[in-house]
Amino acid sequence: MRPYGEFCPISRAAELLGERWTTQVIRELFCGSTRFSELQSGIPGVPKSLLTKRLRKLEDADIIRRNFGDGPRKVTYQLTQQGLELGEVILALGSWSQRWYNRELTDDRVEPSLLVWDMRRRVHTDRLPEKRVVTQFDFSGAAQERLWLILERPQPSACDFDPGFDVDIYVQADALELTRIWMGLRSWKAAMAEGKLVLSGPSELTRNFPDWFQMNVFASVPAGRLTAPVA
Amino acid sequence: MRPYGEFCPISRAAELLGERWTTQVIRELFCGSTRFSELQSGIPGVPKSLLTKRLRKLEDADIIRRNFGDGPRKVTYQLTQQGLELGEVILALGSWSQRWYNRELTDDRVEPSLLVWDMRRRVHTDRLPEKRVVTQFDFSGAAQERLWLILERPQPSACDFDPGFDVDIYVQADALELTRIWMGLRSWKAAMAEGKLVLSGPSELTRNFPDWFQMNVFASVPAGRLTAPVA
DNA sequence: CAGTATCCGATGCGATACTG
DNA sequence: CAGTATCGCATCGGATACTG
Repeated sequence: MRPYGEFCPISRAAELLGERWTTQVIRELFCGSTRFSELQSGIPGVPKSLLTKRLRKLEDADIIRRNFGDGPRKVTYQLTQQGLELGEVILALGSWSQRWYNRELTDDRVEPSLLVWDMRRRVHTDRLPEKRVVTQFDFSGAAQERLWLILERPQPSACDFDPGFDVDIYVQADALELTRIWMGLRSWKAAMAEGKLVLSGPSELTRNFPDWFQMNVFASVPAGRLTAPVA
Repeated sequence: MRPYGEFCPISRAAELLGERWTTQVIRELFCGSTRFSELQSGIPGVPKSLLTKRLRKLEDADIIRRNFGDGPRKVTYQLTQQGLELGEVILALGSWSQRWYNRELTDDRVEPSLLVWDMRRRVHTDRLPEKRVVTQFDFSGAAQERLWLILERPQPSACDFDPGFDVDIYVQADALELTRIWMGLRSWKAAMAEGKLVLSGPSELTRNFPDWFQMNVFASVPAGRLTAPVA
């Protein structure tokens, strides 16, 4: 990106964050991803050549640190102190967006794989039953897809291929609708009452399913109200 | 910009702010500019076709409001409630940048016209002498330029051509050095002691000159310290 | 898995000219 | 002053192929 040539620190930061995918990289690291492959899962559509480029640039700026673990394929990334502080600002931007800007979700912003990936990292593992629960999502609507979530301790996992286990819970849902629930724009109850979300399986599992998750990090942000510009 | 296709509000906001000049437009409005021409002055280098385009987009998003005053050339822009809240986030981004990212100023980010423009709006008008003070800046260093600042009430003004008034104060300075002072990275005293900044004119004026300004909005942000990544 | 290297195309940008 | 319209070019991005 061509520099703005301004001394203003906002412009300088804009040169960094204005490059495609950069904010998402920081978001993903802030939300707990550490591996290259995790970043790819959390940022659907990013070409790996660009992901590499962004990671190098953030590293040069001391916003992230690359750790070379012992052995190959042990590289991990983490935010530095200043990276964490930048993450806070980006989170504030997300809260603003959730509050004012991104109230309406539409089909073209629904991404089932990202949804399940985000659900995976927001599982209350301590609330899960002892025995592993295999969940299969059958998404309807514009974004059709079949995905699986293996709910087990210590670490749940998501996959986009049949893991081979017997399925305990089937989630049939309009992808848009489940995304709305996930983002706090709708309740599980309402969606189920309207038949846009159907949970099948043993009732002692399906009954508790919604409580196993804490919603998306922005789900609790209240809506803003339309107001006249301040005088 | 091609949408990211993500439901995450951060990505949505990034689509908006990732477009060139958008953050600067919001910054300028947040700092008090209201007219198209003021925006142009405060955002050196922005083509007006793009400035128009960004303003329309921000208007569509209800982030700014365009007011059609009575008569032509009376259009003004102002941030809406949500625009102001976005401005706060962008200011936080600037503070992060000032604290961690933008510590080193270099010649290629010095812009004398922007410097004087920013000084203009940070004048303590109540501290000015009764009589108008005309200041002429003779910038040396990489960014050579001659500019004027008319210090008067109620509203000081800046210009890039000789206003024709008798000059009261001459400021001869390395543009980079004065920018550093302005951003809180250096003191008036030190610069003058090193001869990188020379004020000429009646001593009762030059003596008080530095006190007529409050520095740039980020000048008071303390530097961050280099630290190891948090464990 | 975690990258690197290369290349082509789209498009965002900036320059210029025009207007009420 | 405050825009609108047009247009060519550079560059960024994304796809693909290759690697240890």
